[in-house]
This record gives sequence, C-alpha cells and structure tokens, in this order.
Amino acid sequence: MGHYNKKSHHSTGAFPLSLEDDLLRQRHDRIREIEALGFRPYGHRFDFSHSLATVLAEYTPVEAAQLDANRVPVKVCGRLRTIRRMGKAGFAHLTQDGAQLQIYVKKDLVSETDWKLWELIDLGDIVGADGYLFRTRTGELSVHVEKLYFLAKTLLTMPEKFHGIEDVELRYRQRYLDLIASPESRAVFVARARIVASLRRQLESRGFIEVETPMMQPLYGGAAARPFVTHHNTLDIDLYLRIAPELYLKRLVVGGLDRVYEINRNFRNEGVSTQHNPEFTMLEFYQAYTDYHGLMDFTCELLKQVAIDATGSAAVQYGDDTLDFGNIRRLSMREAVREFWTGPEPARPDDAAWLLANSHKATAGEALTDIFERVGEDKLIQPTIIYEYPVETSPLSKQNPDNPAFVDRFEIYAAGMEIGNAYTELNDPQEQRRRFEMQLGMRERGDEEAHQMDEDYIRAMSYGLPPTGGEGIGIDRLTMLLTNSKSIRDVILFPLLRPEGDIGLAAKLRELDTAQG
RNA sequence: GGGCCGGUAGCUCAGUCGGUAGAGCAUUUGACUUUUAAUCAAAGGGUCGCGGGUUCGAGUCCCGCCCGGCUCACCA
Repeated sequence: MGHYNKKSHHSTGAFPLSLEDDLLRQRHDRIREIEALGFRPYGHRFDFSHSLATVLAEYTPVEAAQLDANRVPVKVCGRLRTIRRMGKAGFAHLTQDGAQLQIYVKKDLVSETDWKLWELIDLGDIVGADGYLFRTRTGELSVHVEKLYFLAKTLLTMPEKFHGIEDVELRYRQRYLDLIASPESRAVFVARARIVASLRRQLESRGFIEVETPMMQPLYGGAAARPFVTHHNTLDIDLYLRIAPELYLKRLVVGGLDRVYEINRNFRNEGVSTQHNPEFTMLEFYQAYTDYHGLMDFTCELLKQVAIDATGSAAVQYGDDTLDFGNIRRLSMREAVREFWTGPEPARPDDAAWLLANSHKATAGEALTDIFERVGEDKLIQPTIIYEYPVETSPLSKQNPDNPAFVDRFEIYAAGMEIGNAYTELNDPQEQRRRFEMQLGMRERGDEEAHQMDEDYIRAMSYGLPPTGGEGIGIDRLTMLLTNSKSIRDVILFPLLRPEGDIGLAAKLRELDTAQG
C-alpha cells in the first residue's frame, strides 16, 4: 500500500504527499499540460537529420565564423541531462547514445507553444529539436533551436548530475539508470561488445562457424560443477541448465563441422564472488586436426588482437599492473610450482612423495594441482599459459603420449585469475568410457561435481572424433581485464541479485490514474 | 555458509557523549536573452532498511531479521 494511505487519516481532504509522491505527481500532471499544448507525451518515430555523435564528429573542427556564414540546419534528439534556464532563454545538454550536445532556446526564436513546452520540460525528458549550429561565447558547439518536439516523459527523477549513482546495489538493480548517469559504466559494456565482436571476427576469418547447442540438457557435463535443475512439464522430465557446451560441440566435430565455436551462457550452481556469477558467458571453440600446441599459438594471437580491438593496445592497465597480452609467457605446471614455491627447501614437483607430503589430496596429480593453485595462481599477474595438467583432474583431455600421468592441457591466467582452459581432446572411446567410469566411482564416493556417464557422447566418439583441440575462454573475466573492472558484476549488465520485493510504483501510478478519472 | 563494513530526503553525503533530523544537487516560486555542476533570493520535502529491547528520551546503545559490498571457503 502507498505511503499516503497510511497518512491520509491524519488530515481530511488533500493527502499530504511524501516528496517522492510529490515529484511523481508533478510530472504526471505535466503530461496533461504537455498534451494541452498539442504535444504527445510519448512520441512516435523521430527522423533526426544527425545523431549527436555525427554532429560532434562533423562540426567540432568547424569554427564559429564558418557556421554563421553557412548555416547548418540540424534536427536532433536525446535525453535532457542538464537544463539552465535564464529568464527568456536557456541552455540544455542532450545525450543520445553516449554523445552529448548543447541546445540553446531563445524566446524570440521559437513559437509561443514551443516556449511553453521549454518551460515545462524536466531533466530526463526526451526531446527533439530543429535548429542550426552555432558556437557560444565560450566556443561550445550548440544547436540554436527553432522548433521543439516532445518525445518521452520521465516520471521519476534522474540521478544527481555530478556524482551519478554511487550506490552499487542501485547500479546493478537499475542498470538503465547507471548507464544514463555514468559514462564509465557505458564504456565497459561498449568494450564488452567490441571484445565479443573481435573474437567472432577472428574466429570467422579462420573458418570457424558459430553454432548453438542445448542449454537445457538431460545430462550435464564438460566441467566439474553443480548444475541448476529445471523441469519440462509436458515431457515430465528434469533437465539441467548446462555447465558447459563441450560435449555437444565435440559431437559436431564428429559430424564434420571441423571448426565450430559457441559464445553463450553457462550456469553453475555455486557461490557468487567478484569473479563468479551463476550465469556467465564463455567462448568455446573446437578445431579438428590440431592439438594443444596449435591452440597455444592461436590463443596468443587471439588475446593480443582482442586487447588491441578493445583498448587500442596489447598492453592493458589493470589496477596497478600493466598486463601485456602481446607477450604471453608459457610455463609448465611443475615449473610454476618450482618458481613460486616459498618453502625452506626447493620444491620437487616431479617427486610423488614430496607432492603428497605437501598436500592433503589423495594422488600425486591432484596434489600437484592443489599446490599449484595455492602457491602459484595468485602470482600469475602477467598473462601466462600454464601447461601439462595431471590426468586425474581432466576427464576429457588426451594423455601425453610420453607421460600418461599428464594430459595435453593448458590454462591461461592473468591478474591471478583463470581466464581460459584448453586441451587436446580425448578421442579414444574406450579410454573415455574408462574415464567416465572413474568419475562415476568418485560420484559414488560423494563427489557431486564428478562427471556423469554420457553414453551418447561415447557413441558419437565411437564413430571417430578426429584429433581435435578445444578451448574455453571466460568472456566476463576477459572483459574485466580489458576494462579494468575489479568485480565480475561490473561487466555483467544484470548480475544475479536477491529480488528486492515490492517497489510500490505500480500502486502509486494506479492511484494517480484513478484520481485523474 | 564464516568474518568485516554499510543502508539517513528522488540522488550524493554529514549527523559529536543518547537530548527538537542537516547540507549540496533535484523539486516549487521569484529574478535573469550566450550558460557550463549557471547564478541570486525564498519555500516545500524524512517509515533514519525492518522488528523487538534498554531508557524519562534512540538515527545514535543492545538483540534478531532483510538487502548490499569486501573477504575467506567452493568454483571458471
């Protein structure tokens, strides 16, 4: 129920309004006044002659005298970001698609109706204007308005114009306001779009085709994670939201789509943090007839170019560090443990006894991974490829022919964060069956994240999966690095939050609507 | 889930030792025909996140809860 229901019994007649209701009512009433002037409060199509960005791009170099000598007529539109009324004239800034341009309205130069409209408009309203370009006394390129249009009313007040939105909760819940108020936030999402476009362009130019595989899967796999469960009513079956597209993409390689990729959402039912959102976007790509060495070279090219496309340089500022994506170091996991181990004795990662003595894990391979993650991961600030992973932690990777305790796998780290994972794909169906059965054993011992048996996947592989390299790159984390964002929520438009409950706006609008009759 | 920090006007933030809830922006009214976070004058606007408790008296102290941030654990 609205605020003034509770308060209205204190006074008869007009209810006392809270500020918020008062502002809402003022703007709501103003719709009637705008209509009375002959304007529509919510306009239709508006054919502008120039976007604000175009005006700025084309006429920023043109000097005042030239603009006065050869008048440039323009028809522009945008949201009102500032208004400075000065008696019988005034200035305002319009914003459109990230660009900002000043307009100047002088009573002498517009119709009486347009002047009344100018006096009625609020910060945040969306308007259009006919006029011509000129430069103000201080040299700012502006539109001298001859005719005003009204395109959309704002009923709610805009964020404070100087500080914008500081409350992070508000920024995440009402991202539209964040985008209006803070150009930095807008820039992050524009950069994210450029990153995705760059990856697509690079993959397409190498003959990869984009595919879409199921997000609702009867069996989940391709990663170690707990899934979300949903239900299909008509078929009466439980389905899992995918934790990875991997097994479907490799079926496609069996089917002769030799180079495939997918950029889409994965869902993992895990905790949230500055590096984890329950739904996140991954690029996965598979290339037949290559292996993890081929992928390493490709990855270095891919990351260098995406950094350049997103930021203009392969060297990217992240916090206090400059990450150089033009020069990616390669280090085996055992080398990394030797390098970053800080114990009194030098590390002996080739020695199973040493590994087991320094970890609580059951096998030497798991112990090596455990030790690496503890001592090495957060020190990998510069972009680094870590290769040679123990077989135990990689049920879908192909073993190294010379050392079957290891698989031909690598991960990419930067700023202490894992941003990618790649390997030569296991393509022997017998071995795959054994690995799945090993995972089933782990599952029976209570490991909820152990892989499920996927018999159709084994069937597909039994038709022959060519030698293949496959890789996944976390788009959210890559975007964090390339936009200098410290939280994954800053690069996801609508990160997962608990629901906020009743907002109360519908009730207030209903009341205004019925009060109006 | 644990630890720490936060939630006060539409927005950004103050609020001392427990003693009548403040500023700037925004809003309203007035002045102002080239302003730049326009300026000047005045006014209105508060469920101090929610619920209990202590107290003569709670934004402030105590307890519980809700929402968010950081961090640890888990994960990519």
